[in-house]
Amino acid sequence: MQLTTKGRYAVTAMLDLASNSTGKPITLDIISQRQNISLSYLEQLFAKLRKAALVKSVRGPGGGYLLDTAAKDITLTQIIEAVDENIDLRRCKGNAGCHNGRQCISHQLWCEVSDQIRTFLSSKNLQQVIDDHQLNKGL
Amino acid sequence: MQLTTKGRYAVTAMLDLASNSTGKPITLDIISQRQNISLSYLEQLFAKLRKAALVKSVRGPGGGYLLDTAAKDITLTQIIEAVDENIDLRRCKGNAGCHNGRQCISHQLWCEVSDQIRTFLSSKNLQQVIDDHQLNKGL
DNA sequence: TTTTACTTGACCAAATAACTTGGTTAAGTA
DNA sequence: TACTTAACCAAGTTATTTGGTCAAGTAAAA
Repeated sequence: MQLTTKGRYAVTAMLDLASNSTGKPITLDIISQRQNISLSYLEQLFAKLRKAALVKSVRGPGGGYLLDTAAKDITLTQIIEAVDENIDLRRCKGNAGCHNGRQCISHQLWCEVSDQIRTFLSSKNLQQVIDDHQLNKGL
Repeated sequence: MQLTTKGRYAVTAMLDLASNSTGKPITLDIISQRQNISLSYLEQLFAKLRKAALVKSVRGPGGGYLLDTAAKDITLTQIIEAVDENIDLRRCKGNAGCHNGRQCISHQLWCEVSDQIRTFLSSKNLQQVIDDHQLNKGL
């Protein structure tokens, strides 16, 4: 799993969908405007999210997308893996090659950070993120 | 002119080069590490910056890049246009199509913002940005 | 009531732009 | 002569945009 803008877009869009859920479908056009992500790109992301059975679609006027699973049952990792198919482990492909020792040490550091992120993401579900956000609003 | 990550990367790298300038060439490897931009991508950006005569290169050990013009004579616009060849005016290609009036109004807003940014960028040169930054450090 | 035109919004197939991978070449150093 | 450095280059892959088609509903004409 790798965390790129693509994965972040997907998580952002899913959070928008989940937190604005009222039983009625939500159009990608709306999400596009609210989250400032291009409509056609969202369409491609949602095609994959649909294949992964995380959302379902309704065509025609009044249509849009709905969660296909309860927000509490969708982890962030599931979303990211749905759009970022290559789940291969991170090899040392570093930003600037791997010539010298110092660099490799920093690479190892980044790998550890990645692991932390990975663990964090797989432990979080959509509902938790929304709830956390509501809490923060109160502060 | 469009402002994308590509242009921002180029400006960032040029700021790094200008603010660390000591007369000796600076390697892209160093800039890559300092600014966390991939080396090969930097190479492509600097190939364009070189063609635009904003930097010059020195090959071999001890080599790297140097400004080819004084920092005060390089505007941010010059840098962005050097790497982002298509300088066409922004047409209304909006994120989410342009079906309804409300959307178009917001598009116009963005166009105005873009204009502001454009004006700002063309009035700023590298040296000014560096000087401003030094001032801020004191605060 | 049925047909037609029209709109909405998902769905799809390219093309283009961004970024990476895997080299080669020039210029120094041991 | 062998080796290292760091620019330079050419592909490939991934991200994002452009430009459509197709299904489903709505309203007006027949």
